Amino acid sequence: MRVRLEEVARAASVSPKTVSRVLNDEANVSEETRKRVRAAMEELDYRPHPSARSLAGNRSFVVAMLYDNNDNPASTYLAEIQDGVLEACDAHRYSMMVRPLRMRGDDFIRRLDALISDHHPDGVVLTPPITDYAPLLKRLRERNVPYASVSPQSDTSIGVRMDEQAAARAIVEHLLGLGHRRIAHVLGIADHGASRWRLAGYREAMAAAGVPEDPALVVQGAFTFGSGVTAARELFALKQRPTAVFAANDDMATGVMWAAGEYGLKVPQDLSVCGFDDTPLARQLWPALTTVQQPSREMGRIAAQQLLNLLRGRGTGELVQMPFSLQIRGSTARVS
Amino acid sequence: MRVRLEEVARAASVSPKTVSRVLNDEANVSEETRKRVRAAMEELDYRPHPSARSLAGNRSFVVAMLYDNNDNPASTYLAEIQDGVLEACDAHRYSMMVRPLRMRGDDFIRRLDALISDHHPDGVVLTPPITDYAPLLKRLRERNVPYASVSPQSDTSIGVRMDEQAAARAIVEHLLGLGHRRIAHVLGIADHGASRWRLAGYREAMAAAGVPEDPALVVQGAFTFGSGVTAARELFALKQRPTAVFAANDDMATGVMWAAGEYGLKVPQDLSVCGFDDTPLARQLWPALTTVQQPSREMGRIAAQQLLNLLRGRGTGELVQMPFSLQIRGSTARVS
DNA sequence: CTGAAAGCGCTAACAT
DNA sequence: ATGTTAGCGCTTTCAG
Repeated sequence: MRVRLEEVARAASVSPKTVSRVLNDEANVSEETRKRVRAAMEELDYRPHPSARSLAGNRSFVVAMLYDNNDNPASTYLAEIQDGVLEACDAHRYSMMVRPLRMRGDDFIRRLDALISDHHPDGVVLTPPITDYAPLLKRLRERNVPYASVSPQSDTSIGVRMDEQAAARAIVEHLLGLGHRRIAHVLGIADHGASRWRLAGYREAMAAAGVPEDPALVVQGAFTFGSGVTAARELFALKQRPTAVFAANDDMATGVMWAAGEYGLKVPQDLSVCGFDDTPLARQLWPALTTVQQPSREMGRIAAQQLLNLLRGRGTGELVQMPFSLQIRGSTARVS
Repeated sequence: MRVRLEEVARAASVSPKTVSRVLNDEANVSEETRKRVRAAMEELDYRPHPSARSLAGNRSFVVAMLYDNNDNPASTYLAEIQDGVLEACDAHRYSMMVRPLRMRGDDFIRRLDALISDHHPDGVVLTPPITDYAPLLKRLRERNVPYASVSPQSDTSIGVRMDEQAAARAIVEHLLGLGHRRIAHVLGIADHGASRWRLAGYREAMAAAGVPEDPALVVQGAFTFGSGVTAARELFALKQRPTAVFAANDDMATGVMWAAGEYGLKVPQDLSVCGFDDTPLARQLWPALTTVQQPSREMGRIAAQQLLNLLRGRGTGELVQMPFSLQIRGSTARVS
């Protein structure tokens, strides 16, 4: 019924071990033998049994994608990363497993240990914000589970990253170029790399343009739509309202636009708004949102690729830098 | 290093097979012995090795969630279902695997076979629209892979379903109750159960209210934002414009609202708009969207549960009916 | 470069 | 109700 390695060996007139060598791209097989074995595999439509491989070889061929299901970014962001990770795993015949993992809670280590013991991933891909959770990284190293990160704050991980600070700076420069000076910023959740980098880019651009920082124009948000609304109300209540708002992500920018409607402010005539991420939502708004495109799917793929390079003994993996690009749309205009 | 079943057996003074029986909740173990073995497992923090279990037992303890990654519904819908499926799998120590599977393409069966041979799922959860793809269902049955579906059209599957037709009827009745008579409907993709049921509910409500059907008011869409915009433009160009639009999902309803803005129509004063699904987007619009809440996460959980009941020999699984609820918000108002 | 033997950790089948 | 034996399909070790 099921074709086994042994039958491939018989068909190719070699020992089972040799077929195994070919299957795993190991050395010490002559090119000719390798070809013959490959042909036999093809011919018989041989599919190695993953459990047998795992058991004997002491590896699972499973990559787990870990995410914080409590205070995580938008679900579409994670869905895109997941798509990319899956694509990379498929390319090397690894399986992907998705695992939520709440950071808060004192049984964190226990839950992490259970995850590792129960599923034996050969490696894990970390997504923000758990990319920088020290107890997690420590435990993964202790248990010898390799990992790669999407947008880590530290330079010591392998994975992928975009220069978010430069991107934030560029988008604020876009606003400055339109004549805006009173530019507000809605912050993301504290400690998230995304929040830090985007604030840093904002400050950098403002400072470079010689605009003194007004603390009243930098307000707290939490990456959600609702927090954007709240933050915007705070800004609109100021004696000197901003003429432009740079929100740390698209969801909050959407909230700002809603609040603008409440206050009778027209976007972009009375207020320019921009976000960050370029979620599908950005194009659906009216006017469409000026934002920074973050290629999440690509980033997921690349992070997984770095991990797989490591797992497959193809080098040590690196921290790849992604380019960014501004999406200038209808929500920003020259100051009136 | 790793605790094995044998050590548990030694600690509990029983044979390995007895431990295995306890592990798998099999019969023929005295309650006393069972307790002693459970205590030993706990004590040693024993974790069965999944691959060993799979190999010996000829089952993988893996459930695959299949989705069409080509013309699928919104990613947030799938993400929520995935969450629910994962929750159910975790509860019974099964692993979940997510697998995209395009319907179109003549190598469909080959890809499905590869998926099964490569990953050996014990069962699969199907999500719309592949819940009703006959070649898929046929092949799964041939290969003896049990499945459960989220919102299948046929009554023969196990899984979960909402009475979408009744829900659609209810929301159209809400519009009728506000005095609307010229109510348009934007269709979803043909053949999708969601499109059929929502149209049927629309017709049912209109007929019951004695409003003759105007074919010009039923226009094609494709579940996307853009298709909603296009459909709405068509409707607004009519000599007799509708006073209300029921779009078959929230994304298209959003498109309708955008198009309304283009035409200078105010929602809800000049036009009432409602959708279906209650995606996060619905609450973020301004005005917020009147829609039908579909508890996707719950539905994913329940579908997976039915499958697991089957896999674990706990009955045969059934097709569970979910209740629906209308979310009346600012986008609908009395006709002026 | 290739092969033979042993065994990964568990469960099926058959005892008792 | 419990134990014994054999083996799932592959890889490891070690020998040539």
